[in-house]
Amino acid sequence: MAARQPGTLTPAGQRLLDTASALFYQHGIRAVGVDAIAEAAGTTKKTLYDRFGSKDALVALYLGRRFERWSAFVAAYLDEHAPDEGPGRVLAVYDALAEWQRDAERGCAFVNAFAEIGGTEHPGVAVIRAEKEAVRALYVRLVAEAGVPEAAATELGLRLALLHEGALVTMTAGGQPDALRRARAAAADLLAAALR
Amino acid sequence: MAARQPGTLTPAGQRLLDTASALFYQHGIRAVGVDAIAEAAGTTKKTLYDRFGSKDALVALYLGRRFERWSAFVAAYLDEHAPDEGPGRVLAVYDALAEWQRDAERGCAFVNAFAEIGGTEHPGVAVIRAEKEAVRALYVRLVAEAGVPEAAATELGLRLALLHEGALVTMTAGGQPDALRRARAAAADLLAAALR
DNA sequence: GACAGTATACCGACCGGTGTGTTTACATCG
DNA sequence: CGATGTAAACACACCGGTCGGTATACTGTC
Repeated sequence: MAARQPGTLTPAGQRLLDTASALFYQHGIRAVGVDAIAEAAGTTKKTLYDRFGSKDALVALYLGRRFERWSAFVAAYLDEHAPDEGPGRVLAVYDALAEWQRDAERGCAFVNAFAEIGGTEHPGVAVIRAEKEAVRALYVRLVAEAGVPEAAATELGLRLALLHEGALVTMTAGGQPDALRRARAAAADLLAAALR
Repeated sequence: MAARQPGTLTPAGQRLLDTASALFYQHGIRAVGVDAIAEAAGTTKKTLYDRFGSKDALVALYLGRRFERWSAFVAAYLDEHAPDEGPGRVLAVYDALAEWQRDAERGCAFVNAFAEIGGTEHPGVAVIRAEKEAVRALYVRLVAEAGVPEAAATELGLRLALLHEGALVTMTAGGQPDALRRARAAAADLLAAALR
């Protein structure tokens, strides 16, 4: 067979990762066992352990892939839908998030995963921390690029990230579908005040 | 013995609820089994099931009690530490939250629980929804009492609740200890703008 | 081209343990 | 006698992970 690239997955491995990702997101990490993953993916636990080594490693991969897909999604969204500059570009992150959340009724996968694995040595914790840092960095960078002086851009960017996180939690645990719209409006006001 | 008031717990029942509450908060619902709860409480599963009926019911009780304790804590804090009126009274909720979080390194128990039981028929889901609604109502009421016109008070109150939720998540999953300070500062700015 | 050895991908059965919840018999106390 | 509680075993299901094995493809040698 063709030599497999390092880091790529076999067909069964790919199905396992895809299936595990959907199940972990929908039901939670502990609620989904490896038996169920293997069966839903049409393969066996032996294959799962051959490919991934452990459930914890599979979870970390799930989180890592979701982080990559979210990052790519936001970058593409900003390229395709956002103004090239100004506060509209910052606010477009909320629009991207609203779009992303259309298929994500369980809210933030990282917050959910952290609820289960936070405070442990699970390898997924580092992925969650990295994703949260990336969200904050994104807002800080876009706020600075929108013209807010550097000193204020950090604080304002971090505030907008708080609204981002708060909106996700309020949408899901709080059952408020308009939380993202509200966060976006609050961000618009904070940005307008900073750019006066 | 004296007739027990409806809703009060026997000594073993109280120890079970206290122990279960600490373990659920620290480790998560699914990570803690009823065997472990009974053993840590110095009693047996027979007694646990006699008193509570099921693990799900115990979880719902844990969440309900935590909701009550948080509500009482905030009310007492506002009585003892907050100005009688004005924006300082609203901002004091963030101070109360900071105080509450000193013993709560796992962040919001309700958000964590929702990550595990959201999307299911678990009785705890209704408790979580009620707690989130209560937080939003608290901010809306205090913002109106601080002098913000009613029409704007709802929107602003809900925004401050977003900052509250975002700060909790950013503190825990995001590993940012100063998130609450930042949320409070953002809330102060939003309040100041609304009261101009 | 045939063959043996090796590598790769995958499988069903099995392991020891833990999960929620139930049952039985018994003890103690007011 | 009812309430509260205990100890131990049980039922059934599921948990994360391991084991020895099979099928197929590839590689080197003759």
